[in-house]
Amino acid sequence: MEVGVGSRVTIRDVAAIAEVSPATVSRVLNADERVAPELRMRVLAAVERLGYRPNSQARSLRTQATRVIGLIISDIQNPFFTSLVRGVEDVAQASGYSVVLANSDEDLGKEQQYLRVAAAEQMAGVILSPASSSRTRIGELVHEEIPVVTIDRRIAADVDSVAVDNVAGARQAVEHLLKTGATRVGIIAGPADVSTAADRIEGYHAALRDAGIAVDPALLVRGDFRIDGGRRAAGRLLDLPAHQRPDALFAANNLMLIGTLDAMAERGLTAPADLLLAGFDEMSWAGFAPPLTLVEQPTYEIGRLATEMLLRRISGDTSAAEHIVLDATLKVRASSDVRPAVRAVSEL
Amino acid sequence: MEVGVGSRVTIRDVAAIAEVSPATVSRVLNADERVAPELRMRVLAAVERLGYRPNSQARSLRTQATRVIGLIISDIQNPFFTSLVRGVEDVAQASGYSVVLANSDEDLGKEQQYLRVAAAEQMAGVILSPASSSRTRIGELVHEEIPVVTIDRRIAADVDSVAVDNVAGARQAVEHLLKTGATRVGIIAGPADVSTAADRIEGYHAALRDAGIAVDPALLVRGDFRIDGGRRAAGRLLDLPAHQRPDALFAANNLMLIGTLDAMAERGLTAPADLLLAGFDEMSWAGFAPPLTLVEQPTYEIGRLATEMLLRRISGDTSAAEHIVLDATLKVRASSDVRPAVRAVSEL
DNA sequence: CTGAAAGCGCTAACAC
DNA sequence: GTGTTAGCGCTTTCAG
Repeated sequence: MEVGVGSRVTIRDVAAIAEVSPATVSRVLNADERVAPELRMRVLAAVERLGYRPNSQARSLRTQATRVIGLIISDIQNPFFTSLVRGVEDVAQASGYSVVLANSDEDLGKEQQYLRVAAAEQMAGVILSPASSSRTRIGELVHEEIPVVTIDRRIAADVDSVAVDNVAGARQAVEHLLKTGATRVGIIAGPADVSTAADRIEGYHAALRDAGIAVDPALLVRGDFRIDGGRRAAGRLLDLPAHQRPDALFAANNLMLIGTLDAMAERGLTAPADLLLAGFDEMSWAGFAPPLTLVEQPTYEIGRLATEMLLRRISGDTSAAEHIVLDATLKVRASSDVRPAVRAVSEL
Repeated sequence: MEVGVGSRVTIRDVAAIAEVSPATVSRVLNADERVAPELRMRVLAAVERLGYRPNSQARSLRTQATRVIGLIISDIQNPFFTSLVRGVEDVAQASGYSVVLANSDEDLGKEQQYLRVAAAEQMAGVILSPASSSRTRIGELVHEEIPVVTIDRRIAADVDSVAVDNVAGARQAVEHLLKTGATRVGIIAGPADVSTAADRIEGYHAALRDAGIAVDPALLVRGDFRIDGGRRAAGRLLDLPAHQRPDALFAANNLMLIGTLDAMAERGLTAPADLLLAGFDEMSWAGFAPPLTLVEQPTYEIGRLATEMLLRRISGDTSAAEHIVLDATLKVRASSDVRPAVRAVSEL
């Protein structure tokens, strides 16, 4: 590669060296078949010699199309999302798209700014885990005809989504806690206005209803899907007067489960001895904690499927919005593992 | 905002509605002072009415400048990096730049691809935590005159960097372990060819030397800065024959410290009872672990300073490359907290 | 099969 | 102050 100062190697320079027209260079670079092998060789040699890289803005301006996918996630500190990123990147790159990542930090303002950037940059498409189910605004993207797929969470608008069955997942977890002997299951729920939070509460309620247990509003506290919020929320449940106190806890996401473990540790409590415990999302990165009962999601798959769907939309698929729902599966581990019989006796 | 189909609202459309020339619209939008208030109003009204958004590719193509900063980090799963991202985003956004994030995953191939994208997209600048100190290639960026600042790690090339004093940090930690009574300190080191790994080993050696302790090569094992690698590396140290076994462990980053805790748990060992333990990087997200002695870094500051330096370069500062070195501070906590006297006696 | 010419949307000289 | 004009680098008709 030529070592020069400044780039400014344009398609004209290549054309001049190869002694062809810019159009021919363009054809070679865009895999246009009908170019004589002879000329093709000359062009490729010139490209190599000059270290030529097509200017992607000029190309986009001309073709009215970019090869960039925006991925806007709501909390980059959450391993659930970072794991999902890989699924998106793999599929995108295989199709020649690059992925730019943005972190809305559960903040509607930041989210809107990134959506605006995506529109201004004319990105090919956007994958979004919306900060709010009712207040996230994708109008600008729709206006620019940029396809959008939401992941993990859904929004009111009529767009494709890929997520797990959160209701069923939460329901399984709570059913399991009840079956293991819990009678008062507390839930550390997510923020209002986020679909996954609402769905997991619904699953929690369904499990209680099926077991014929009345819902006690005091046993539901909301966190913000972060560690600190989870700690505070769990603290409130653990500090309830003795007769109200839960004998099992269900944390509605991974970070709040960590907060819950913190809150328990502060009070000298451990699972399952003092309290049964279950959570949501994978947590292999916290393997040194007591083995945790979790509702696990196929994160890579979510990213993969969302990207495949987005690419279909980018290619012009205008069929009705699809909502892909995957299974979340309960993995029972030590944090909720008490022999039912033993527990049942002690409850009598 | 006008709800139309497809964007395609151009500066000419705005100009037509406002009954001015495209140049005047451009002036208004770029805060050029010398535009009559009257016309300015008409333009703004037209912009509003049409929901006009300037096409950033066209603008970039014309001005030969983008307002996008690339941030390429080596492991998005590591909270150390995600925390740093915030420092970058805050400063960048305050100056009207947007940040695109990419994850090289410690993989030279991926890293190179993202560097290529940054060059092709003519990004304004790039902040990079290089996957390798000797094999990361920033030639394309240099060629395009795109400024680069490395964070956390350094590379052979002559570019700005922002990092902590890793030698001093590791040295403090190991000195502390020795002072607390350890006589055989093992280190779970990072991968070869990463500057932070080398520096932390150097600090480890310096501390041993100062204490008059001979280096035992068997006590140094390398991991990959990830959880699993840390677990395996720590396992090898813990499974050493009794007379060789370490009585203290220093993990050279946060994820490998988690792996170390795992490996200890698997063998029924706890800190500080069975082994003194210290690590590197903040780990508040693992607060439910035993309180850990850590060398902590000012992550937000690193991101902030790196971005400020990059913005200076973007503005044309061509002075010699700077290497900003911040302090890393040792926070002693329970994982290494044994009264020296007691320990010393038992060692006699 | 190849080249000439036009134009994507924008901004910056240059006139007026 | 404002408009006209040219052109950033690329692709894509349209001729030949």
